[in-house]
Amino acid sequence: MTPLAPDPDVLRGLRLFAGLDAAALAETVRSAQTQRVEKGATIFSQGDPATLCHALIDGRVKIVQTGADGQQMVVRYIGPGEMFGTAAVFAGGVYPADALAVADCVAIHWSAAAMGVLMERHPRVAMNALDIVGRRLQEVQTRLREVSTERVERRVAHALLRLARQAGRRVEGGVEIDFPLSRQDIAEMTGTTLHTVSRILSGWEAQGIVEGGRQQVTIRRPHALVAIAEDLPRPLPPA
Amino acid sequence: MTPLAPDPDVLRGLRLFAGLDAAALAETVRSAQTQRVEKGATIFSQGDPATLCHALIDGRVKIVQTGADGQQMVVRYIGPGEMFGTAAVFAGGVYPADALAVADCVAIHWSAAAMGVLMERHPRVAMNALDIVGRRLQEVQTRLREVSTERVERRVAHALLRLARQAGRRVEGGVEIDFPLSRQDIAEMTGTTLHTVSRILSGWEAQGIVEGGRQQVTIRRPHALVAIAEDLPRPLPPA
DNA sequence: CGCATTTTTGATGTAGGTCAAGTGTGGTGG
DNA sequence: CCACCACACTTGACCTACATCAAAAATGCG
Repeated sequence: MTPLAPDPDVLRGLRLFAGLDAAALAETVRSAQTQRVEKGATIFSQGDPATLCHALIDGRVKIVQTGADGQQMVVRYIGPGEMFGTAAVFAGGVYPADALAVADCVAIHWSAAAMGVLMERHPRVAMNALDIVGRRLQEVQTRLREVSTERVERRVAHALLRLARQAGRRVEGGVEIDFPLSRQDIAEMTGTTLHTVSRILSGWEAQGIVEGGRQQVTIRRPHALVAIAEDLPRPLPPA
Repeated sequence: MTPLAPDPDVLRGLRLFAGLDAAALAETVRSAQTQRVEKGATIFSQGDPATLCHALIDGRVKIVQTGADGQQMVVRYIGPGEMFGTAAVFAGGVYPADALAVADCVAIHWSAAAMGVLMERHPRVAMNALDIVGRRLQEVQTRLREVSTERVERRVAHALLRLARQAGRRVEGGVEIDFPLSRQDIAEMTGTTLHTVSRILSGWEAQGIVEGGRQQVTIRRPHALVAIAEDLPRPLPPA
C-alpha cells in the first residue's frame, strides 16, 4: 500500500465526479491519495470504522461480507472506475464487509472529512454518489429476489452474465472473466456450494456453453446462458 | 389520492431534512404536495418512470418487486417518517417495484425536478439521502446474506424481529406487528412458501413464542425469537 | 518433483417445496 | 341478523433440488 501522488486525469473517468468543471476537479485531486495494493492484500475490513472513500483505478477488488457464524458472501466485484466503501462512510460509519484485492490494484481514496467538504461545496458529487448507491441498491434487491425465488442453475447463469458484463474480455470464441474466480467464489455469489457450482459448470461445459479452468471461466455461448437465466425453453442436450 | 396542502411541521421529523434551518425547511414545504391514499391503492408501479420522491406521514406502504415470471418479493415495509421511491428518481429513473398502501395513508411527495433543486441548493439534503439509501443498501445486503446462508426458520425469525423493531406496538404480554401481515407476506419477505411459514408459526405458537391470527402476528417472547435468529442453543420443546 | 489448492464426481441425506384437503373467519348482501 | 362466500390459514403426505459426506483427480507453484 504505497501512497503516491494522484493522477489528475484519472478522476475524469469516475462517475462520482461527472459534471464537475475543471476547477472543482482540481480540488478533488488535491484531497485525494493514490495507493498501490498488491494481490491478496486487504484494503479494509468488516467492522473497521469507515474513514476512507475509495475508487479503483486499476485491478479488481472483491467485497465480502461475513456472517456471525463465519459464512461468507461475495457482495460484489469492483472494477476500474468504480467507488467502494463510500456508502459506509456516509451511512453508519463502519465498513459492513471486507475489501480484498484479487489482482494487483491501483486505488485512490479520500478521507471522510475531505469527501464531506467536497459534497457540501459541490452538490453534484453528493448527487452522483446517490445515483451510484441507488443503482447498487437496485442491483442487490434484484439479486435478493433471484436468490429467494430462482433455482441455483438460473442464479449461477445470472451471476456469470453479470460478471461478463462488468469484467468480460472478448477472446476468440467467447468472453472470458478477466480475473481469478474460483467455484467457491461463484458459490458465495449465488448462495450455494462449490460442489453444486462445479456440477453445473461441468454440465454446461459438456454442452459447449462455457469452458472452465482453475479459477477461470470463459463463456462460449452467451446466448445459451441468457436462455438459462431467463428460463426460456431450449433444446435438450443430445441424448 | 386527494392532493392537500402540506403541513410544515411534519417535515421536521423526516431524516431527509435533518440539519436544515427554518428557511430551507420552508422551501421544502413549498415544493411538496400531500396526498391521502386509501388502503389497497397503488402509489406507484414497477416500471413506471420515477417522477416523484415520496415520504410517508402516516399509514404503512409495502414495496413489492415482481420478477419476469411473476414471483413476488416484499422488498420492505415503509412506516411514518420514511422516504420511498427516492433512490429510483436519482438512479435510473424507473421505479423498480410497486408501492402499495396496506393501510390508509397520508403521504407527501416532491417532483424529481423540485427535489433536484433542493439538493443542489442544500447539499445536506443530498447527503441525508445518501445516508438513507446507504443504510438501506447495507440492510438489503445483510438480508441477501441471510437468504443465501441461513435456514428458513432463522430467516423468518429475523424478519419478524425486523418488523417488530420498525412496526411493533407494545401490547400486554408482547409486541404486535401493527399492520395486516399475512403468512404469504412473510413468505415473500423470506424467500419461502406460505405453507412453511404457517408450519413454523404453528410450532412457535405451541411453544408460546408467538401468537398468530388472520393477517396478524404478536410476538410473545421476543427473547426466544432472538435465540432462534442467532441460532443460540435453546431448550428443547417439552416432549 | 512434491505439495497445497482447486476441482470433479459419486453416494447419501434432508429441508423444505409441492400437492391436496380441509378448517376457520370476517365481510357482505339478502 | 343470519347465511354464504371468498380468502386466509392449517395440516398431512409425498417428492426433489440441493446440501453434505467422502474420495479422487487435476493443476500450478515453490
